Amino acid sequence: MGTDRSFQRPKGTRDFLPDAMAVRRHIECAWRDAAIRHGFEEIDGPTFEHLDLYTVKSGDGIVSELFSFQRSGGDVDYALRPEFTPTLARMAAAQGRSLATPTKWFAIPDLFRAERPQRGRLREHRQWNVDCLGLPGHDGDAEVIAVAVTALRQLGLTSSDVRVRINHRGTAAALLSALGVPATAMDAAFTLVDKRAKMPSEAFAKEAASLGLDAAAVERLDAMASCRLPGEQSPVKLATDNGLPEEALEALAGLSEALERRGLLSWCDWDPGIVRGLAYYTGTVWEIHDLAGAERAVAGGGRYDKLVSLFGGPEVPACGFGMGDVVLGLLLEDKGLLDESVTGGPRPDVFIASSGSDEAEDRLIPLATALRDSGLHVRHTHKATRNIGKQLREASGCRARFVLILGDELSQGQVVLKDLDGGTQQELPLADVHIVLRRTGG
RNA sequence: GCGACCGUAGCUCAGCUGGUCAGAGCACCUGGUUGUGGUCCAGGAUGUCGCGGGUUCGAAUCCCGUCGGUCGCCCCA
Repeated sequence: MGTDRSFQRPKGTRDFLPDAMAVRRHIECAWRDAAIRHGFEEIDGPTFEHLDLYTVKSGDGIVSELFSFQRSGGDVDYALRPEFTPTLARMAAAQGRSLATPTKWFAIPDLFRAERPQRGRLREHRQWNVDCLGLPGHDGDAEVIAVAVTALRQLGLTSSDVRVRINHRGTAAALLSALGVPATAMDAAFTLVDKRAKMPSEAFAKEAASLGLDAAAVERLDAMASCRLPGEQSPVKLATDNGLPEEALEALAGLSEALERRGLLSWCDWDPGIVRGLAYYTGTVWEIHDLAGAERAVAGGGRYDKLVSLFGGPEVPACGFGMGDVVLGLLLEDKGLLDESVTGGPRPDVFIASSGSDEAEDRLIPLATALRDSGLHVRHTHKATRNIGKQLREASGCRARFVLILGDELSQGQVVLKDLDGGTQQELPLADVHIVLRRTGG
């Protein structure tokens, strides 16, 4: 026997048994297809970076949320990547002036964070990152939103399952300023707006007042932070509804046109409550949530024109987003979009059953080999039984499309091909099996 | 870093005012059916009741600790 030790998987990590792995492949295929169809190219970087790469932007406070380490005997600090954006910025900066315009890249990295796991947030997860460098206008923003929506649609979600909630840092600042928020309190105001949904009104009012707003302005801020307009309506309405200057909404009006041309407005809402972390966003900010807002954000993105220069590269306009596999998986599960056709993985084209006669046994493996060489997914039992009923049961259990029975007919060069979905079967010459299976879409 | 709840068969769970308390369903295996599946019938195997300690004549049950899980808070890239 083995040792008496048992091993547990580290906290916040996952094992991917075949069902879970099939779901992961399903999601990643949708991601990759959507990005490639929009002209993005796949990249990746190292799984760990110098710790500095993360602290330079976010400060030392982030260190406690990172998995960091040193090489045994070394003195250089490393960290498992908690996000992909710094790696991307580093890679782009290293290209310097030879960076193509635009540069459209995507990646599907494994990311790590040292926090305690909770619903939708694990210590290790995969996140789809899509970035568009070099396009300053609304078309860049609209295009990356289009990529995200394309993937979600391919996974079976609709515009009544998920919403793209869009805001703009500039217009948000203008609206807050018009309400009387002083420039010095702008960051605090963003944070407050971001937290509005999770706060009781009194607490919100109290904090808003501490930003220097009078009672009337607090009420208008509350109204603004919690109002949301369907994408088909003009975002300018956000200003007129709140008694604020229309010019403040120019940026969103432009984005609205770019989204309209792509047929995306029905997926979107204008939402002044979307702020995102204060990190590096400079313009458009958006998140994708389930309609009820019951789960965490499925995706988050926006424009960050200073990013590449922050990491020592040229000043280049940039926008993009990240979408994690954990919340997305929960959402697909919630919506019943992960049935057996997904979790079961690829269906076998044919299951070969042998009656156990010497001739059938001699034919079995060479036939399986030949069919596999021709590109088919072929299975047969590994059990000792040659009971046809048991083999059919196993074939059905693994969702095979056809069963090929090697039996007494073999002496006349014939085999039986049974369609498991339809229940019909036919006898045909062994030599024709390849042709028939390929014709039926195997 | 803080808080709440939970750990019994492969899975979902019942049992929990301490005393037939080692249980059910599903899944699995065997047979009914030596060449026709997803149904049905009959039978079968399965556990350190998370781990360690304490209280007790006696602990799955009560207490403490610990590990793990879930969900919040903080944070959110």
